[in-house]
Amino acid sequence: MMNFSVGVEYALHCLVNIIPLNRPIGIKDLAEFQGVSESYLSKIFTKLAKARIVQSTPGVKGGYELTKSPKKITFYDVVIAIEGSQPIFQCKNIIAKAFTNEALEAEEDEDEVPCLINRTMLEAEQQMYNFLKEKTLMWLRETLDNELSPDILEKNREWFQKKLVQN
Amino acid sequence: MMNFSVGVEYALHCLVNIIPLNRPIGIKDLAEFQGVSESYLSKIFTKLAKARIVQSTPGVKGGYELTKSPKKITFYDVVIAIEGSQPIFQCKNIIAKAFTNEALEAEEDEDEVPCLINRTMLEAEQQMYNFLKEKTLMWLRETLDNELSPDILEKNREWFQKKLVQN
DNA sequence: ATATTATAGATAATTAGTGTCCTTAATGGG
DNA sequence: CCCATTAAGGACACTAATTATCTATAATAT
Ligand code: SF4
Ligand code: SF4
Repeated sequence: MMNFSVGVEYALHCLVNIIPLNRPIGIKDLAEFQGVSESYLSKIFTKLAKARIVQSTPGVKGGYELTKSPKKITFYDVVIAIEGSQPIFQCKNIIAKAFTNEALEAEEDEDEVPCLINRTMLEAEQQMYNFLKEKTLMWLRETLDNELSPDILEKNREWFQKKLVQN
Repeated sequence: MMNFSVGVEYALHCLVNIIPLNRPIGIKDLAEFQGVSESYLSKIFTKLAKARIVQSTPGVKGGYELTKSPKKITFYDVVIAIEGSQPIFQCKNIIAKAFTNEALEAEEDEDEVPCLINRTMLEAEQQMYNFLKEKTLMWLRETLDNELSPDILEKNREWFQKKLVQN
């Protein structure tokens, strides 16, 4: 059915809320916030850390914080961090049979430029990614700040402040 | 991992080869051509038929043929026919918790415009689809005719002619 | 009538996605 | 130094989606 994994959604939810905080925040709080499981969200954040989107500090008062300005983190970065970078179209290389119905092994060996069908799909994918590369976390944060009701934003802010103070 | 199903690949392989034929061709031949299973390919073609990309005639000398000019069939049409039209990002609606950490049930009821994260993902998806809408089967066929070696093209043509004659 | 071919449904096998649990390692505070 | 806390990683379980097979049925040309 071809869709992004829930991890992408979890990650974006968390990241956009991490922005205003200036201290590390732990998985426990982030999980509680969204009502999802700690253990699973933890896996997600390990991926984000490996992609250097967040930085982790273990131990008391530890947690996660952004490694760089949210202006420099794009939706694309997050998607790739979570989903990996395998292209959405993977040629099963039926071509040897499909377009020659025979050999062509010679050409198969050299891993040359992929066939037209493959290339077209990958280009299409790039269109999507180019768009996602333009959308930064900062943009998301700012646009939400404009779109959401002050009420909700305030409640939200309070919730995180309370959590940070508790630690 | 977010990728197109193999069905899309099977379908494109078949369709681009159906173009030059002016008679119905059966699943058996198309499956043999690609070296994939008849039963599975048959499911794929049922989907293509439902999407009115191909037309089927059962019985002796039956098979599939295009319903319309390959100029009017796009990669997008094929992808949607096979994969269905569910968007690639499906909000799990954690927002009630995520951005309000409370109620907001009122707003949940009205199925209004989706939130910014969701919208952004869907726009990105559209970028990909817009690209695929521009690529027609005819374009694929013609570009392949230019790119592939005359040798391969000829072998290819012969294979299908032989099959058609056998019926 | 018969052989051929598509359609549909049931079901199996395989793989990917989601989620839990437990152990280890790092860290700060007492 | 010891302890509570937190992230990281591995092993595993569960679920859902994908890919594939098989069988029965209906339509069709000869
Ligand atoms: S995608 Fe291209 S190379 Fe790959 S099997 Fe299909 S036609 Fe061949
Ligand atoms: S995608 Fe948007 S509406 Fe859906 S849960 Fe995430 S933030 Fe909420």
